[in-house]
Amino acid sequence: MPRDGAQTRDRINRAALQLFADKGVDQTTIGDIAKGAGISEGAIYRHYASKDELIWRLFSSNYAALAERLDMLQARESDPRDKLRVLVHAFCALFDADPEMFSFLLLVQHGQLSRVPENMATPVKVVREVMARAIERGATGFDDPELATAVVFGIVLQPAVFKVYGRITEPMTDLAGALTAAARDALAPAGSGPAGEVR
Amino acid sequence: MPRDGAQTRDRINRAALQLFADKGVDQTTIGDIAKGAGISEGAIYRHYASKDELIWRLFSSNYAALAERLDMLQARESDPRDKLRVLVHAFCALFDADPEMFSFLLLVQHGQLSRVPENMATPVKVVREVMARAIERGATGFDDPELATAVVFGIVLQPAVFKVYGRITEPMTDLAGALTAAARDALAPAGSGPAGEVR
Amino acid sequence: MPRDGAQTRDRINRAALQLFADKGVDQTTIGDIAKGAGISEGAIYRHYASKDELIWRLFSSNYAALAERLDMLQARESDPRDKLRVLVHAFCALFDADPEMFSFLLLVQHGQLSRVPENMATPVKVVREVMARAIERGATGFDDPELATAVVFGIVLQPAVFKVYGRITEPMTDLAGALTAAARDALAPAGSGPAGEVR
Amino acid sequence: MPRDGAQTRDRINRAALQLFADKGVDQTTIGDIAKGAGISEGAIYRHYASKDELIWRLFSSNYAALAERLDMLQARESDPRDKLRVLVHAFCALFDADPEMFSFLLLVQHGQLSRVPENMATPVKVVREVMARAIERGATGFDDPELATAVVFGIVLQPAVFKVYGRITEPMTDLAGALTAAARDALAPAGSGPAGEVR
DNA sequence: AATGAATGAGTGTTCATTCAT
DNA sequence: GATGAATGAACACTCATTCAT
Repeated sequence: MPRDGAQTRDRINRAALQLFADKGVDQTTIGDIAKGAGISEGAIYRHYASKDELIWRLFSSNYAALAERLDMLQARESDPRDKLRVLVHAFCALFDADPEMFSFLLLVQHGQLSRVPENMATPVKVVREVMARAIERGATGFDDPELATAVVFGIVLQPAVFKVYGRITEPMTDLAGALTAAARDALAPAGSGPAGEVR
Repeated sequence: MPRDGAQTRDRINRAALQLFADKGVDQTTIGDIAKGAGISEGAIYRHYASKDELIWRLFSSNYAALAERLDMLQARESDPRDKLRVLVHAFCALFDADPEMFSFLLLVQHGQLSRVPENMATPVKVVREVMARAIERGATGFDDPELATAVVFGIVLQPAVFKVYGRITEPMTDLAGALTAAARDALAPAGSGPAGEVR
Repeated sequence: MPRDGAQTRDRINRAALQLFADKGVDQTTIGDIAKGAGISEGAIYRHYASKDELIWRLFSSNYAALAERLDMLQARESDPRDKLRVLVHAFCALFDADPEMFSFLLLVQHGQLSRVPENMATPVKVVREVMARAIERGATGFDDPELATAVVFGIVLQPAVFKVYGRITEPMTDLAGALTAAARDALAPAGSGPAGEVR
Repeated sequence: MPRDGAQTRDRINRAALQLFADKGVDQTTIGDIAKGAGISEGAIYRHYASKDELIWRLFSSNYAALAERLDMLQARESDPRDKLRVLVHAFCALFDADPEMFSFLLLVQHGQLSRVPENMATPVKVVREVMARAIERGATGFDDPELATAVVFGIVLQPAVFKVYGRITEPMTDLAGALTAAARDALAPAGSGPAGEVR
């Protein structure tokens, strides 16, 4: 069990995360990260072979870990609606607990998504799977699980974007109920909406 | 080979738009744009004082123009639902007509939003205004126009993101009806949803 | 007799002179000169083959003209002291009449002095000739005409530099008498100074 | 090949000094300096944030140091004539010991004088102070210390210019006596000059 | 002659990466 | 393992000069 090494790596990761979330990946230099971690520039290369590898490892490990957490949560529920609820809540909780991680994994454009291998777990796949099941059960008016997934993601991510920009100030957790309801209604089967108001 | 000034500027704009949408602003060099426009690097500086100015002018003029177009469209309708419908359709139509412009204005992170002056028209403000009116009329269960705006934007933008990534292949226009319905239902007053299914 | 052409060339020359005196030769661009002259950049090349030629022609013609004027003035006098007096006065008068020309010819570093051909008249040569005659006549304690020339030039040019920097505000013409006296005394034969105070 | 930091900085400074004195500041590129120092262009930026900062630091530190040295020397003497003598000798000695430094500090136009802060010691201020005292004591015919300073500076600097151009070949130190005498006489009270010859 | 768009060789500067210490 | 000086390949930008109009 390496001690100092792992600790230094954590400092690098945390500094990188902050900077990536704040300024974006391209605008963050190795020097910025080194300064943030309180080490020298060269020392970073003891832990990562390149800036690219740092970004990828930081992204992929946490992205997969989030996916697994989400998958575990949804697996506990049987009703698609409950699955949706716990997923939305989990996203909101992550934002409040670690907004930099949330931003880096889900909001910041870093071009890492195209490198995700087929077999890697991702939050998108988890939600997509839940949507696919919901469609099978006729629990939603959508017939394309991709589109349903996009709608759910949009309903959660865009408020997060607004929070980052300061347009929304309440904690995401406080909005989780409203967003769950919005997602549920958005996915609701056609005709299940308010009668006479459908247009 | 001197050519028409306005024509060259158009070629620069188009090349920049393609590259910005494709690779992002930071990853696009002046050399890339010059090559894309078929001119030398130095020639760009006869049309724009800096890369930054190029980005800003390209963004702000088209962003404001889109906002005005959207505002004109919503003003024609009186029912909030109709306003919502035409807005969603307009976004979808823009994506299909000019996906690079859509991406550059609404999806790509370029840090220009923080430079938008108070008095400039923006798509977000147009939607927000519609949401504020809908809330006044009690036409939605949301009470925060910002959150309602975020939800609507999410419902439209995230499918666009999925299209960019190839997860969704149908034209956005074909999805406009479904997205309008999703947005309408997501915004619907609590209790107007499917009875007995609310959790 | 070209009319418009010569007039345009004058405008170029005057604009260049101002800019050269103000910002220096290197910091002045063809674009600056064009703007100052109210013409296009390309038009300058109708009158001068290159920026370098513009600098050289502007310098050499005026430098030689000044030399000839000075030479004419000194030739009118027979006493070295009178020659010195009229030369100093002429320098001072030039500064007051056309400080930009004075600066460009005598203060600004433009590297043109090394291009002066052997047979070209220059202000330095005129003064040097006067100094050589004064030495022949035993009218000065100096035995090297170069050094005497340097001293005279220094006594005139450095106050001009101070004027440019704003350290001295009086017109140079008002200082001409004092500078003439200073130069005369600086050149005076050793022992002709105040007795007992030589150290 | 990393070397000692301070040593590299010295090499940069020396190379820059040589080039600035030889070609001027504007005509010297970072590449020139790097080549002269035997390092890469990028390496310079570990020692100076910009070319401008390099110029300023190189100028201001040595300019102030020279001023302090001069001030120390003049303070040792009480007679204005002695003060003048040691100052002129010090300038001459600097030229012979380090002509590049002399040129860079006192002859080359680099536009740094306008950045000198009010409270910084400068050679001009030292001489000016000596001149002001001499005027107070009635030891000179000048009444404006600025003009007296200009005359002294001119008498020293212009011969240095002539040396740079090769018009004068003797060491400045060998000329120091003559220049001191010239400066002393130039400053002498009116009437203290050669009787009957004043015009 | 005049215009000004275009060129292309530079110029200062940045930064991921390497490497001697 | 750590440091930070050094590298070298970009990069944004400048500008004297050319040339189609």
